[in-house]
Amino acid sequence: MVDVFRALDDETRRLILDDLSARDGQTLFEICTTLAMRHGLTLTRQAISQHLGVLESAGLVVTERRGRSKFHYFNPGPLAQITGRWPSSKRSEQ
Amino acid sequence: MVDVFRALDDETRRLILDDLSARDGQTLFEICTTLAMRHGLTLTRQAISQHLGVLESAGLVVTERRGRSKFHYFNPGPLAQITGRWPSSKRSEQ
DNA sequence: TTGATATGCAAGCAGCGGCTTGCCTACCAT
DNA sequence: ATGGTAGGCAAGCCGCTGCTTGCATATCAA
Repeated sequence: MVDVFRALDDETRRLILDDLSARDGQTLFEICTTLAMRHGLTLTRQAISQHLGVLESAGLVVTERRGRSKFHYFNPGPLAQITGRWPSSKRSEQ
Repeated sequence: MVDVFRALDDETRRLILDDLSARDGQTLFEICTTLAMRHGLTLTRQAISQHLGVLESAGLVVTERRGRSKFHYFNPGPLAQITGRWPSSKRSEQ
């Protein structure tokens, strides 16, 4: 079980959430190519896979397996742990 | 300059923000004793000082020096970088 | 079945981060 | 000036983390 705060403490993982937020339900290879295209990321497939594992363990990404493909969906729910911890931050947003 | 996400990726630093959120304008020694009392933290003064340095570098803590004392104030402003990055999280909060 | 596609597991390495230790500077009271 | 208080600087250690590499598993097409 990974902390939401730790999961977000990595620019690559945040970029993955960006990409999933823009186009949900991508597969691992799709995410790899998207990251390479849009941000010049030159990471291995395994690196991205491990990042996705962290995000999934933190509940920020939910997966669905069909055949030999695994689709990843962005789940913003756990982000409430951040905004809910320091109520004054909510005030400053509204 | 430290990232907001990295600054939050540490339970001690989050506890410091909790304490400052509860009672603002504390000094380093006050924060040390508060953490020790309320959470059983047995960290050195330097450790807390370094944590405060990270929080200040991330803009989450603002300081004011008077005499030989330095007062720390919680600034929730940078938290908007988190809630503002993935708009769907805002929706799920309201 | 054979080959190609899509993903998973595990070991190993390098770098960073948190913590301690030791010493130093600045301010205040007596 | 002296002693005590509040904080800062820097080096060093250790554990964790991100990344690679190599191999293995599972699914689909021909």
